[in-house]
Amino acid sequence: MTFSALSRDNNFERDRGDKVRILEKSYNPRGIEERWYEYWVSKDYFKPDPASKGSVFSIVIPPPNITGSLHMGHALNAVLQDILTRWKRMSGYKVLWLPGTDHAGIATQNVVEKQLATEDPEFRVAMYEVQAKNVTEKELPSERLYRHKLGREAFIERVWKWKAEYGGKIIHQLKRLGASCDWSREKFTLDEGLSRAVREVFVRLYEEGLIYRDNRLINWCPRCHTALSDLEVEHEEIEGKLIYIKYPLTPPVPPLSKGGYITVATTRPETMLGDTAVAVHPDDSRYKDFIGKTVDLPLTKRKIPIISDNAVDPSFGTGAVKVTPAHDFNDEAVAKRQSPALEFITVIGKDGLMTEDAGSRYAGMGRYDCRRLVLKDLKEKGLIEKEQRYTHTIGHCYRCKTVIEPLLTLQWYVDVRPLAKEAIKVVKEGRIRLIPRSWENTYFAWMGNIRDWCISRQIWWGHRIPAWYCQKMQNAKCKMQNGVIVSRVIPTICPYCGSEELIQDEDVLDTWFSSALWPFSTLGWPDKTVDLETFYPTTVLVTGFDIIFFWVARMIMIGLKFMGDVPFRDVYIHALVRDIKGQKMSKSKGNVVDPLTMMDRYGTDAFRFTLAAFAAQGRDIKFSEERVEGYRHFVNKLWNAARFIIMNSELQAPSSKPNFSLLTSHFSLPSRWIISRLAATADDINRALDEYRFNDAACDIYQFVWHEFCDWYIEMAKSDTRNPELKNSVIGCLLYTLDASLRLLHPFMPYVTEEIWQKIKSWEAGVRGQELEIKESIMVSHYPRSLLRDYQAEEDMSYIIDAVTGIRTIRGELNISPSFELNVSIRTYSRKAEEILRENVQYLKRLANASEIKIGMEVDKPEGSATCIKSSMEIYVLLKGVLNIEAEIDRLKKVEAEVEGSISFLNKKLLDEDFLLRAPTGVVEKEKARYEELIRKKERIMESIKKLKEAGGEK
RNA sequence: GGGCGGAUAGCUCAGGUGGGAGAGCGCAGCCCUUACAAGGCUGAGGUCACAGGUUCGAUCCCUGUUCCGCCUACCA
Repeated sequence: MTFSALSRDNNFERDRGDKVRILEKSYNPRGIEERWYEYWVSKDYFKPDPASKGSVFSIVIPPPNITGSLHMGHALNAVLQDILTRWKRMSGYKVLWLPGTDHAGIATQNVVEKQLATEDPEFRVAMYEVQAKNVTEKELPSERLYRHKLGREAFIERVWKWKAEYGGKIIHQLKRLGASCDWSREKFTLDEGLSRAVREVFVRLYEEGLIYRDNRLINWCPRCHTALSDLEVEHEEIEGKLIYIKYPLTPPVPPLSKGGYITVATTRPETMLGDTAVAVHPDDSRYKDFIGKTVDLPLTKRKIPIISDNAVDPSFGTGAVKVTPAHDFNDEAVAKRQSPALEFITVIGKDGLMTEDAGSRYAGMGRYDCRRLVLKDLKEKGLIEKEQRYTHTIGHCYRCKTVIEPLLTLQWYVDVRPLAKEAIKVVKEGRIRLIPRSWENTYFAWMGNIRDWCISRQIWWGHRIPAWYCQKMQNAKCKMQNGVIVSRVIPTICPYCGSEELIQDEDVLDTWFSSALWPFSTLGWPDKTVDLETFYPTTVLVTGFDIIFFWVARMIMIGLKFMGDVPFRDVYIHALVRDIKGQKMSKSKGNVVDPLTMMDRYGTDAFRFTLAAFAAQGRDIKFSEERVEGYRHFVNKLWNAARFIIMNSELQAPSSKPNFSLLTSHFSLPSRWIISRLAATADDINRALDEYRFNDAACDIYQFVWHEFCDWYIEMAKSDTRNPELKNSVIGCLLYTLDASLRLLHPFMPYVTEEIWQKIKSWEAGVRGQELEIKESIMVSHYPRSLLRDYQAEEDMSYIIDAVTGIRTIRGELNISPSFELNVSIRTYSRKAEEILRENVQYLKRLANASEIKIGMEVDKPEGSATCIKSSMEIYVLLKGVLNIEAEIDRLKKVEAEVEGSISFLNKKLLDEDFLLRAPTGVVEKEKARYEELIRKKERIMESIKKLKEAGGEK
């Protein structure tokens, strides 16, 4: 790219003298961001060469769902990863940030089903009626119907089409954020390579007996029409009713009216139709005689036994529980403990409708309609004893929020306990670090009592389970033992009977199954690729805590099992982004802040910096737009600092070629100071990023750029640029510090830093008479690190800062206009201070707007002057005739009172023998020195007050 | 029921190993000083939730209490 491209945007212009100027007074990100991003990509900066030298730093992105649209969580996640990768890349590492997306089985299928539904005229009519006649949405035909109308193959094709059209949205949004991912390695969980990895893992786990199939209760979503794992169920507190139902004992025992019944309490009366027992505690004296008897289950013709089980809590309800093995996890366990085991009667089907087994009166009804009818029927028979308000938790589908129904079905499971054992070990041994560490407890707790993972889903979009069944099994012609062929490739004939009639399992795998392989499947596994060799294990995983169990835990288990090594060394767990009130952002609450809006409004850099500054460990982020605005000001400040430096540099004719070499220049004290402060800042930032303290790093650079570089150094440099002796070194130092600041800032604010950096490089080239063209890039320059401190300069500079702020304090507190030139006397406490101030008096004059400054250890307080006392000097501002003596005395008295307070505090401390005896000598010495200083300060103040009073008295 | 985290300036939050608490925004005063008014300078504002304990000394470590979040669990 050459200069002609640059001049098109409105921030830069080239004038006739071949010079580039920044014209705009404020930074306008429009146009700039896209342009640099394209440039970086075109230069392959995001793409590591596995063969190159350097230590490896690798991250795999938590793959966003293809249905996703960038939200705050993604933005935070991506920005933190980008800060790390850009920082490491600039620090000389071989960096891979591997991007990709997740096929998101249920979510994607739901989206496409909805789309299909709205395309169907019948559905539209129904929808219209819902809106026009205000009938409930439940009367809409199920969206699932439309997928079945289409058929499996056509539907899958349709989803791929949808993906091609909309699936790349979030990737574009990530690019907009500036994410420096290697797009040439982008992966999708349903890619052929990754699918092969999925089959390989499934087959191996099956062969080792860690994957098996079983018929038991699972969480079923009647809306999504699939099984869910325990994790995919969200528990929510609901205010419901606890209903007490009388179950009549089977005659000939006493009739109902004479107490011949047993009362059970339930929140789900409709499930009574599937009851196969009533359970009581074996030691419950109230029910001792009931055990072994039967009751006539109301509304049915069945007799069910009264049994005993230790799990029954005698203090809850009536102490007697109805047992519905096919619709309640507790009851399932009870049923299986009995011998013989209790019967399972499924009365609610896969659509949430009552089955034939519920009886002809109820069959085909919705479960909630049925609940109402059952209650009505029971009431009519006089079997409702009472109703009680009761809050309890109910499971909901995490995708569609429908109430979960426990259902007895045949599903595939992973026996995760053996894997979990290893996964616990690696964290205990520190081979994987969770950061912040407090998450380790949560991790251990969950891993410790982990339950088998249900991995089959009754949907179409996903990895088909690599299992086949011989058709002849069904007519018993095939003798295959467990009835299933699990294979890496599609089998053509049954190995047992030779039949070619094989059908594949209809189910697909849980989306999280393929996610669990992400750190190595994306690098080419099961092949032994160079990428896998180079980048596995990855260095760090950056993720939110909401998917620790879904994803992180499973990656650790599977990674260890198949790679024999951890998938990552560090797991940095960041917070959730909430709204300003601390509430979760959600569409229904209407409190969602859109990252794209933020970027449009304030620029990507300001937005990124805000996220980094907010990312304190262990605390949720309450996002505030005001903060973004604040950091936009910071971007602008940086922009203007650059503008000033370039404009000042241009004051010199290009032919004079300023000397930028730091080593050969004569240095002013402020120059030495700012370079030392830069070194300190670079150190702090590197250390903070090393420990994932993003907010500290952001804060450090902000503080340095604004308050040290701009407020002090640039202000002081203003006079130096006109001084022929200092001009070259000061301009060199300004440019050097700006350049280093840009590099320090680049991982946080990639765009504006590149824009300015390019501008400087072009300008420098122009000065040297070279063609103005785009230099390489700031993103492949070196990150500042291990620079030398100049402690002497920092100490010396403190005298100047003390003097200037002292004068300003007097000016400010006495409300003296900044334009009023002051006459100042400074009495220093040391020769050193005197010397430094004398040498640098021009800075004092400029920064404090003083025309005359008297400096020395022997300087006296002039009559009619205001006083400010610092630890190394006393400052007097002459205000003869102007000074309000009363006000000045008041001001000094206030200071004195403060000093007095500190003195008495320290006095008490220093009289305390225990303190003198037990505190470390260093601390005691420090306190003593402080005490003496305060005493001296107090004396000076009192002297000043005395003089003022004398002067006032003369009047 | 179990577990985790939070309570610091009017607001939002920082405060690696205990030694009289900081920032940003907001507020008040003075300023358009030729980079930036999206700016500069100055200032006000805090019994660090409450009660005990350890210590010479506690915002920080320990115990308890109160009020908020969150995660997790098969009491019908």
